[in-house]
Amino acid sequence: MFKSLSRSPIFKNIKPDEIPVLLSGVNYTLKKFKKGQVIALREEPCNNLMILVYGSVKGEMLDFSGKTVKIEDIAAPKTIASAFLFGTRNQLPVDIVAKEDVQLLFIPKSSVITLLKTHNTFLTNFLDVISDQSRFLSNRLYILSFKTIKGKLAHYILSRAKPDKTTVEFPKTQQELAEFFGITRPSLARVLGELVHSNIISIKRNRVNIIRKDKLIELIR
Amino acid sequence: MFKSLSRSPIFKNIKPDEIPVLLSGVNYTLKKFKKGQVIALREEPCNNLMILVYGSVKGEMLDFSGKTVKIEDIAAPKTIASAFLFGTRNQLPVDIVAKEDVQLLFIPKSSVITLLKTHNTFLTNFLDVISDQSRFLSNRLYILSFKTIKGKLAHYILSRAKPDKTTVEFPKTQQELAEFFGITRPSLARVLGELVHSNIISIKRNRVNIIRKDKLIELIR
DNA sequence: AAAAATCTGTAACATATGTTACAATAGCTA
DNA sequence: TAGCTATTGTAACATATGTTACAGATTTTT
Repeated sequence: MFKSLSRSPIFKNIKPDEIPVLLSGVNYTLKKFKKGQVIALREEPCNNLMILVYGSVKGEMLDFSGKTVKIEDIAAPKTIASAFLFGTRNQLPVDIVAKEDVQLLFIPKSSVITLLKTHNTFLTNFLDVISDQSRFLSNRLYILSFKTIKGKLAHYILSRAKPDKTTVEFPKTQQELAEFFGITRPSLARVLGELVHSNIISIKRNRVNIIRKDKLIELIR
Repeated sequence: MFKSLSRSPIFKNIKPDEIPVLLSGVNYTLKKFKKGQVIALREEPCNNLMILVYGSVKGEMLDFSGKTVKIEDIAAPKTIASAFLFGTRNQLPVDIVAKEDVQLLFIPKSSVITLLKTHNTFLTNFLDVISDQSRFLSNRLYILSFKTIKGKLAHYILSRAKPDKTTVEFPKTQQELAEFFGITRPSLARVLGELVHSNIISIKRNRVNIIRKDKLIELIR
């Protein structure tokens, strides 16, 4: 278990055998949940740092109409809701549901504060984790801020292209990419087709070759 | 100056005369910028916590095509880019430009770490600030995840309505609201008009009255 | 009180995207 | 290799939103 945890960003640069030492000073509990079980509810005050030991969970929002919207998937050994332990309203924005059987390490907020104060590396790791989360959200917002699909795509392709390479690989299927952009799959495929026909890019399966970088740049906004 | 700073979330619960004591142990610099001046550049490593003493700044992204996109406005006495001091790539995602004459307090990252370790209240304040930032971004992302304008609006109105009140006030002009939703102003006005004509809400200037809450709920998604 | 500026409501028209459906292709498994 | 499944390409049609323009309302300034 500690070996798995040591791969977690929150225990970065902390050796597996140091972790029990670190944890010995604080209260913590280990809990298991079966696939499908609700781990925490939206709006519930968030009083524990939750670290996935194994398994994966999803964050869902239940909106006013009772439908669920998937916000994010998180897999071991990452941390859940680290950004919601603190803040003026320390509530979860989502329901947390187990996607498979999971084990979680719960550390109460007060103990987290103790750890932050006593353990240097833990402090910077924790800050790094929340900051990375913020960066992730910023990026997603930026992508969504492009009004047209062409704009989103052009930005996405350009931002993935290494400085002097002209090929880019899509790391996901069109379906997933479309979800990432907040659009439908056929719409994405259509726009890709248009870019190919205008000779701006060429595509082979999930490999994109940039033919007219200048045109791509023009498309943004 | 310390009086102004004490109103900043990052110095919450710290008395104005305690602030100089707190700062005396660390390096810090005060800098002034004229309206329009660039304070920090995107991609630049972010090595200082920046706190606005007076004035306001905007965060802008310069995209590949050279156009700017406004991401956020920040006014004194708030903190700039607190979430980008840390993280695996501690770079600013935006350019920071002065919207008016401003004065900024710069505290280098190493000093911030010292403060976090030595000053309890500062630690929790800092965590609160970055956590609130995350919450703000999550919320914005959630709003944008609704595909239709009706959906965004319905969610927005419902989420602003106090539990047993039926009126909601828009805190911004239609123009600003439209920007917040990532749509155009006339489109927003049209949808508002449609909701009024279907007798779901009534509007007087910036006051919205909810007539059929059930219908509004149906509109989400 | 008049003038100016800003904000809001609305319309006609153009366009991008969603919807649905199906065929072609690639990748996997028996 | 054959057959199955997931992925991709494409089309016709419906619809939501953007664009542009203008007039009426409201607020602010003079």
